Amino acid sequence: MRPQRVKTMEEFAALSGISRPTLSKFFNDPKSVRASTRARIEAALARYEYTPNIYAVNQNRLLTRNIGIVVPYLADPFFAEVARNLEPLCAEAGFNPILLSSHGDPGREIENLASLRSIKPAGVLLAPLGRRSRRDEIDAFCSQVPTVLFDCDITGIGDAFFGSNNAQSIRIIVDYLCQTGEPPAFFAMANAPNPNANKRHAAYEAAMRARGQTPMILAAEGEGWNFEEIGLREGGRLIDARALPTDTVLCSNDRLAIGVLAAAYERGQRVGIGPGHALRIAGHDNHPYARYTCPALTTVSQDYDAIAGSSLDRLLAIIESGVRPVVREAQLFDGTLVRRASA
Amino acid sequence: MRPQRVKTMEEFAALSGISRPTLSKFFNDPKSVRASTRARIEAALARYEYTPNIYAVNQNRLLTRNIGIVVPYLADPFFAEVARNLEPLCAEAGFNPILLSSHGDPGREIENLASLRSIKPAGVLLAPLGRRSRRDEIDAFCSQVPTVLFDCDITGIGDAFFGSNNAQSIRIIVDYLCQTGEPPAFFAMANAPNPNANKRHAAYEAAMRARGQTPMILAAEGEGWNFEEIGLREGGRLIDARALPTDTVLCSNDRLAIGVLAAAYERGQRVGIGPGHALRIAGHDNHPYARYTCPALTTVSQDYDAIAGSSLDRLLAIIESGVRPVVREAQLFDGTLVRRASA
DNA sequence: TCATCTTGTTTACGCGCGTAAAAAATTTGA
DNA sequence: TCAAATTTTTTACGCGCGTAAACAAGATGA
Repeated sequence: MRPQRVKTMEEFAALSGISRPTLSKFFNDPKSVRASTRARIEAALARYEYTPNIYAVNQNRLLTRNIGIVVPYLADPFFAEVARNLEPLCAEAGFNPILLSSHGDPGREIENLASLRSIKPAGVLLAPLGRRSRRDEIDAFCSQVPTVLFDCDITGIGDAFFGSNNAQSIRIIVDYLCQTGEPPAFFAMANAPNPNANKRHAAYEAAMRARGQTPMILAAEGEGWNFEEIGLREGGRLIDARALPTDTVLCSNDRLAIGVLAAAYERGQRVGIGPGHALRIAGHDNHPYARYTCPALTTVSQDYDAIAGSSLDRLLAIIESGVRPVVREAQLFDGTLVRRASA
Repeated sequence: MRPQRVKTMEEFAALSGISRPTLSKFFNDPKSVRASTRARIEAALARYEYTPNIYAVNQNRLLTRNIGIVVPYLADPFFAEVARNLEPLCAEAGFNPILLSSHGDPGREIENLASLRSIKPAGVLLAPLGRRSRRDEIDAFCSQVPTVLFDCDITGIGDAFFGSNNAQSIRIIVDYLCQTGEPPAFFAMANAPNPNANKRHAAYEAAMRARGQTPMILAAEGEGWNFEEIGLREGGRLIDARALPTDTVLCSNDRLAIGVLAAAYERGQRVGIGPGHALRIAGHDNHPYARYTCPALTTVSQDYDAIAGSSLDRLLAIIESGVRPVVREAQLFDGTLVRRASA
């Protein structure tokens, strides 16, 4: 037999023998009522099925228990993984996660923020599109609702930022590549939508110079978030033109590398380490599919548990305290080398 | 200068010179007021920034303008693509899409439905997990809110179902493979979480028999949604054991095929068509990454635009009409062969 | 032009819950 | 055991908007 459904708190108060204001306190924070009455309420809750009407609740509360999660591109399994980790953490903290994807479109990003604002979220975790993000509009949003940025920084915007330490992560893979073979050229989009690419570019040049090597940049034409396609086309173009200055290519991210791997394969270039191989290809991010490329992709793993977890912790702290931080915290997490067969 | 923010409809009524009930009508359906007054309201809307408080609105309306979209596994770019297509279509129809992923977990699926029910959605588009879905609980949900199933059918549940015609799609790729080389063996999980796998299994056997061939089944052990990993491990096992009865393997879906391709590559088996190749591997779905595997994956493309579009159309029709259909419509869409290098 | 029809206004109530204030009940501590 | 401290109950108002009813104003047509 299933418990009887109860619609209003008034009705539930009558059935449970607890006054409505006490019930209201309980549903806002169970620990705010005495243990004995809490037990009585929970007993009644077992007998009758009742959940407060969230619309009525949120109308009368200045801040809701909603947390917005905005990612730039959900078709990238990377961000799907982040969302998967973030959702249960939000729920444990008593908040309701709302996942939105900008699908690579700056207009969509602003729309997402607008629709979030209409539901008066307690806070927002935002992984911005990056270079094409409409800075002013995002800034206006952040001034209204507590927002923590992650993955991709927009200088000065948001209450905090958590991302990966591109300088460190690029350095370790450059070092690894240099120690095990020819120094790498750096393959990246000429106009990358994401500023991480620029940071990695700079990190690559610094890492090469630190080793006394001269940086070699391979700039890929193309727009948008179809990284695999860009890698395939531009990588193929470079191979065909014999424009590779070295046998080792470090790609700005794994999705580009997946495209370059495909281009090499289609041209009969054997990719990998050891004798008989024409090319080494490495990536960055440890994309969920990096293990399944042919050959498996050598890359740098971002510490996404730490990035997502810290972002949420920081946001929750801001929400709990009720005050926006005066200094904007920015924390970077180190990556770890993932050696596989491709380089 | 940015428009002045107005909080309540009352206030906006005073500022615009329009009565509040008329404004209420306008916001529920702009066409329900005379063109001249509509123009006056829109003019006022340009001067003052006002949007109705959605919590107050939804409290007083029996049905909201929310549409829930529940997918089984968002880390599969496939479903991310579906969501990307569905979201703007919902918005155009004046509804607010809410995307939830079950992340492969039946408990999560039920939780998603529960959290949807608490926001009183006008309707729900549900791609169920499949075999592990908790049928009774989903059924209970469907009896309360209009629900259209897509991708994966649960017999008798929901107001309608739209999916792909596995019988047809498997037949065309079996025919293609038979005509261009050895007949294919069918590689699928022994305990697939998704019933589409079983339908494809049956379709494979039928297609083979129709050609006078005896079906060859390769059953992969493994649980969960880590299809690539299962394909890699089990595909590798089969190759190592020389247990392939033919040089052609048709995988139940592209993600399995991606794993099998990696297994073949790591064992030095050349996959593809033409002389010098040891193996042909084909998939099913036309996964976003199928173009970038090595070699590029021959597969069957599902007509996902049609499936997603029809599902939404049907749901909107049910919502508009206000009546649940008496007969459960189930429509299947044909797939198209995508010839690439792998088979 | 006047009667008729459509649309907007005025007035008023209710939705389900947060929350404040005062009174009542219960627990706590010495 | 009794006064003080804590918790619960009672009572009451407000949130912002949907919506119904009666009425007033404007549009329509012969």
